[in-house]
Order: sequence, then structure tokens, then C-alpha cells
Amino acid sequence: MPELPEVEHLKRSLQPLLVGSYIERVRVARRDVIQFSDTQVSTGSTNKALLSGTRIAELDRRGKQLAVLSNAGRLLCIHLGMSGQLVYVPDGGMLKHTSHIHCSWRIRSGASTGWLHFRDPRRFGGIRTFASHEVLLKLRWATLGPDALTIAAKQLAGSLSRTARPIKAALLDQAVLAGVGNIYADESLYAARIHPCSISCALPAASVTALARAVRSTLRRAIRAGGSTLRDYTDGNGEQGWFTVQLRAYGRAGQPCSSCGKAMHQLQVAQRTTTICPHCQIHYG
DNA sequence: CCGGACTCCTGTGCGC
DNA sequence: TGCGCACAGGAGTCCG
Repeated sequence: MPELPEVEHLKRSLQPLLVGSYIERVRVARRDVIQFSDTQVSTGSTNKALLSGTRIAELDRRGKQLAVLSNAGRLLCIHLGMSGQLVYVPDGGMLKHTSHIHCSWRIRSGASTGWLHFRDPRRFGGIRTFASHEVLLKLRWATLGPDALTIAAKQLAGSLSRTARPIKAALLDQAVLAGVGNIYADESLYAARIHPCSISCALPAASVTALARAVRSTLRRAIRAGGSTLRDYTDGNGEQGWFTVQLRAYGRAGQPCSSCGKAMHQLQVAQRTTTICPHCQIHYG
């Protein structure tokens, strides 16, 4: 399940392959994974909205969303949902799974050519087209909170002070913090020794500071490991991530806490499976 | 207005 | 051994 580290690593792996390259054409297998955000385009050329005939100028990320900007100004905002993948396959290369490919871009970069595939079996992800970066920022990214990778304790404290929700629910809310999903919420709360059911606005300032630091360092370590591959996730080259071997909380119910040695527990918080150490993680509020 | 609950979807893994 | 069901979850939507 791609969260911020997976999308950031994906962005970094795709950058050398895509930036500066030319999109010769686009192949759409399932239209319903694409949302054409400006009505002007939905009646006209689908290909143009999907950047056909333009050059890729830049990749950008906010939270779990990846933007592919073309030199023509238009762009794609891609979110991977649960099972989404963006994989570049050079001509002659092989793709591990060829089912559920919903959209593909024909890429030319100098003498080399290949296909960029958007694959998403569960279809929780999708592609949105935007006329400009400005529109993306105004229509879509404006609803996202600050990026979790660089979250400052003060910013986090500000949002948390305004809600009585369980802290885990707040961390998962993309309007509070952009980029954290179930895995890294559990990891960050464990690292900061905070119980996920703690009342957000009841957290002491020191705990919020510890939490902001834990979020940043957990995400940075995960990016360094190439993200977490539980099942499907791969980077732009089809390589898996190795952060799963470093996970201390997520998926470790019944196993010993790496700090105190007592058994980790599983519970439900905000409709999400949650793993904690009941001994190490303090409940506030 | 806020927050909790429900919904979408398919591959996997477990229990009978 | 095989079948069927529960489960996984990001985020939009709906409802109290």
C-alpha cells in the first residue's frame, strides 16, 4: 500500500527515466480510472489531456499524490490507492504482471523507447488531469495538509489542538498531514510511544514534538529502504522496497516488542487494524 | 460542522 | 485438495 515513502521513492526512480522524455501517444484501457478535471477537455481530446505529444518537464509529489508535469503546462495527478503501480518498461523488457493495466504512455527519450504503465488491480487509485499546476494546487492540493516528510512540530500541534479525535485518526487524515497511511501511522506512534487512541488535543507539547520527529524520521528511513513492499508495491523499475524488515509495529501483533519484549497487541482504531505495545505506548486524555 | 461509518475493488490466505 | 469467505485499506461520500 503506497504511502508517502513509496510515492517519493517512485518519483525518484522515475525522474531519470521520464524527465525530458517525449510522450508519443497514450493507450487507455479503462476510461473510468481517469477523471478529466476540466470540462473543456472531456468533450475534446482525451490524448491531449493525458499529455500525448508533449515532453515531461518535471515530477512533483505532495503526500501520496504524484504529479507529472508537461512542458505544455498541463499535468497528470496520479494517486496509487492501495494497489496502484507506475512502471516503466523499456522496449524488450518484461513486466511481471500484465493484467489490470489501465493506461499506458509511449515514451521516447533520445534513442531509447519504452512504455510507462499505470496498473491498479483494486482500482482505489486513479488519474486526474489538470490544465495547469496552479489549478492542481487550487483545486486538489489545497485540501491537503502539510507534507508529512517535513512536518514541523508547531504545524502539527496547531491541527491537533483543534480536534478531539483519536490521534491515529488525525494522522490518517490527509487534511491534517499529507502522506501518512496505516503502516507509517502505527510505526510513528510506536516510535513516539503514544497510544493511537490518545485524544489529539490532550497530547502534551513534548509528545507532539516527539511525534512530529518520529513521523519525519520514520518516513526518511523508509524512503532510504526503498519503501515497504507488502504485496504489490514496486518502484518505477519494478523493484520492491525493503522497509518491511525494519517494521517495529505494523503487522507484528503477538510478536515481542523490540523495546520491552512483551507481546504486541492488535486492535481497531478508526476502522483500521492497529498494532501497539500496550506497555510502551502511553494513552493521553 | 465534525466525526464516525460505509463503500468501492481484487488477490490472498485461512478454515472447514 | 478444493472451495468459499473474510480480510486488507485510501479516500470519497453520506448521515447523525
